Formats: sequence, C-alpha cells, structure tokens
Amino acid sequence: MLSIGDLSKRTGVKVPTIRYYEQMGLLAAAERSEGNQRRYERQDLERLAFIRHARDLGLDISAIRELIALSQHPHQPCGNADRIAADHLKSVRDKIEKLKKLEQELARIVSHCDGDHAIEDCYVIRSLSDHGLCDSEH
Amino acid sequence: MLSIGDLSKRTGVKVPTIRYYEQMGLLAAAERSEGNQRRYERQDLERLAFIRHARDLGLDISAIRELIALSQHPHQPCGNADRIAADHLKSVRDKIEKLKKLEQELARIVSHCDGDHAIEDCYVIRSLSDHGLCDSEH
DNA sequence: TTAGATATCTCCAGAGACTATAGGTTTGGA
DNA sequence: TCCAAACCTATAGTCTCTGGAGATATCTAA
Repeated sequence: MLSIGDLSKRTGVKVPTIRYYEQMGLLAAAERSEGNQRRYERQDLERLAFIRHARDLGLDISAIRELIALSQHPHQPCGNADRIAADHLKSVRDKIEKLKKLEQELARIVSHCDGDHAIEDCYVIRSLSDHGLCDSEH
Repeated sequence: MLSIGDLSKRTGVKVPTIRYYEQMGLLAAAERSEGNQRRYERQDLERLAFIRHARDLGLDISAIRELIALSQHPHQPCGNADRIAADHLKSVRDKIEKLKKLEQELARIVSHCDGDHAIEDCYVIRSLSDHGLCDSEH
C-alpha cells in the first residue's frame, strides 16, 4: 500500500493534484488508513500514470474522464476513443496554425524595431495602435 | 460621447470585458453620465483598439499595461517595448515547438487505430497506459 | 407625457487545472 | 516516547474573461 506521497514520487504528479483528480472523479476515492490517510495500490498507480500521460498530451479532464469510462468496457468497439484522440489532434493542429500566424506577425513587428529610437517612432507601439500596419487578419 | 455599448460594437470587445479592462487598469476610469453610466471619447476608442490588438497577438495583461505606460513617455527610447515584443515572440515559438511534438505523438497514436476493434486492443488506450510505446520524451 | 423596451449599473460566481496556505492530525523512525 | 515529516480538510488564489441577478437609466414611439 502506497501513501499519497509515494504515489506522487512514482508518477511525478504533485500531491494536491492527486487529491484534485480524486475530487474531479478521475481517480476512485482511495481506501483510508486507520488515521484517515489515503492508501493506494498498483491499480491506482497505473490509473494515475494513464491520466498523467493523457494530460501531458494536452487532453482535458473531461476527455480523460471519457477515455477512462471507455476503458472499463474492454469489449466494446474503440471508435469513441479514436474520435477523442483524433479531435484532439485536430485542435492541436489548429492551435499550431494560429500560433504560426502570430509568430509571423510578431516577427515582422520586432524586425522593424532595433530598440534604439524614441517610443513615439517605435514600430512595436505603432503596430499595436494601427491594425492597418498588419499583414494579415487576426 | 460613446456609451459602453457603442464602444463595444466599434471594437468588438464585449461590454463586461471593457469593464474588466478598466478594473485591471488598462483603461482609465471613464467619465460618467448623470445617471452614472460610462461615457467614452475617441481617445478611449483608440486605447481599447490597442489593447484588443495586443491581446489578439497573445500579449498578457501585464505586458499590455507595461506597453501603455511606455507609450506615455514618447521621447524615451523604445528598448523595453522591443524587449516585450521579442520575449513574447520567443514564447510563441516555444509553444509552437511543444505543440509540434505533441502533434507528432498524437498523429502516431491515431494512425495506429482504425476505430474498429475492441477497446482492450485499442492503440489509443494502450498508448496512454504505456508510456513505453511513445517515440519521444514528454 | 408616459409606457415599455433596451441598455446600463454593481456585485458575485464560474470556467479550467491546478497551486498554495492555514491549522490541525497521523505516521514512522531514533 | 518524542519529534519531524507527511498527511488531513477547507478555503482562496491564479488568469482572462463571461454570464447572471436585481436594480437603475436612457431612449423611442404613441
């Protein structure tokens, strides 16, 4: 039986975060010691590693909750799990596209400024004041 | 003189968001009508457009506050404004890099799954359970 | 002028995913 | 047996809004 601190060390998930996941229903409420402290088993370790991994990949809590629910019906078809992952992939790709546009715009703005003239002439400030100086819509 | 609703329509910033910006000190407290409603002038319109543009570029409130403070000293050199924009550009680039790694990992996971077999064999679920199936560290 | 519709006011709560603090209790090792 | 470390609960804070409740102001049409 592992304490919450042991579980934390083994998974790299902070102690308050573990309690938070329990509260959010991602982890089942743990057994308790006589003194009311949480005690975990290997199963919980695996579950928490699953959650951690999914969070690292950027899945949000509700998607993870759904994946966990699915994984508890091992004989059903996995179309939904696939869909969740594919949707997330799409949202990651969308985010990348948006950030690339921002990157271009910012790079353009920064490249016009050598940091060495007066604020009133600064391209950074002027760009922000005047959307017309932009290359693209955003 | 513009009401808060007029200002909102002209800038595309929602009414509660305008009040929020005032509260955060990005917009000066507006003049009030006899009945205590906010009344704005062209100056405020420009300021709000500046804020909106900076937010669209992903700058956070404190960076915007700093840029506004700088823009009020038009004769000082603009090194700080340049630095704020350049720092932000770097953080955008870092974010893009991270998301690209995620994208690769997710694409790999999704590509192994046709959504058409049992959960117990699903590569999506298995990948999340077993970090060892990953290509890279994350 | 007055009624009614729309806009505005303040204050408060919620979103998401934690993180931190305070004040108290349990555990484990010397 | 004692003490430090780890644990417990409950609550508030992070960031940038967004939405609601209930009250007041403003505008338009009759």
